[in-house]
Amino acid sequence: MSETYEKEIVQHIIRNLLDIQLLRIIQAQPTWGYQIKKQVELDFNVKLRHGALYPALNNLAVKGFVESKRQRKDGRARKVYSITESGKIYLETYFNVLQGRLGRIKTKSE
Amino acid sequence: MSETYEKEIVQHIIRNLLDIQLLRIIQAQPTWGYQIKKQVELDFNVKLRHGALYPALNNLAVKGFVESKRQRKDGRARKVYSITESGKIYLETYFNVLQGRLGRIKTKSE
DNA sequence: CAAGATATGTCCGAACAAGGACATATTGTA
DNA sequence: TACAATATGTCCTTGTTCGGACATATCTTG
Repeated sequence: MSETYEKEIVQHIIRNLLDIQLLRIIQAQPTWGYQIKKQVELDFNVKLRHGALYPALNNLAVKGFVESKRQRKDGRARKVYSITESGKIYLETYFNVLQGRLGRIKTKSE
Repeated sequence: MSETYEKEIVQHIIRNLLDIQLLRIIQAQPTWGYQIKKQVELDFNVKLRHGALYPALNNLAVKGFVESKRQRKDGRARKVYSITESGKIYLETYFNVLQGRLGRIKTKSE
């Protein structure tokens, strides 16, 4: 039943929370753009444009939430991103705000 | 330290997840547009444009996630929204997807 | 050596959203 | 009775994002 909405919700998240999801993926382990694209498309069965992905990754780097270093592994030149301390704090705070504070909206009757 | 980001994060959520937050607020208890606006602005110290709020509420109604009835209470004519079953399921699924079901979403048949 | 996969990047027209103004009606208060 | 607050809605201009194309380079496989 809840599966009815899953595809739609994943799309909603990719569209509106791409930066947050990228942080989560990079927090799980250092990775690079192409890998993220393939992973997300396989796991969630949604298309992730590289034309949206790479600017979003660079944007996270500008904000200081991730840092990148160009690596050569398996005969491939990659730009590997890892999360920074700021990134960890931001991500943690984001989910705290999402789960806690906004979930406890008070009204007059309480 | 985490407070540094809270304002920015609340803004991010209001901008990108307004529909989801509206659902949460309405799920907590039936309420109306003006009330939501005042509440959010007071609790989170962010501006919530009514020009964005009312269309968003109507949009949720069109999707069948909330339903509204015009009421007259305290000498005021209000359009009171309450969440539907679909809305509850959608919201629950949304947070399930968001909270760590990464990699475990397969096909629609489960 | 050609084709496909890996890998990262920019660009542009169209579609969409944001911000603020315009609009209207009622109720409470000075 | 005027003004602020409550209450809900639309409109229009500007700004941002989207989707897809353009671009480039390396590596692998047939």
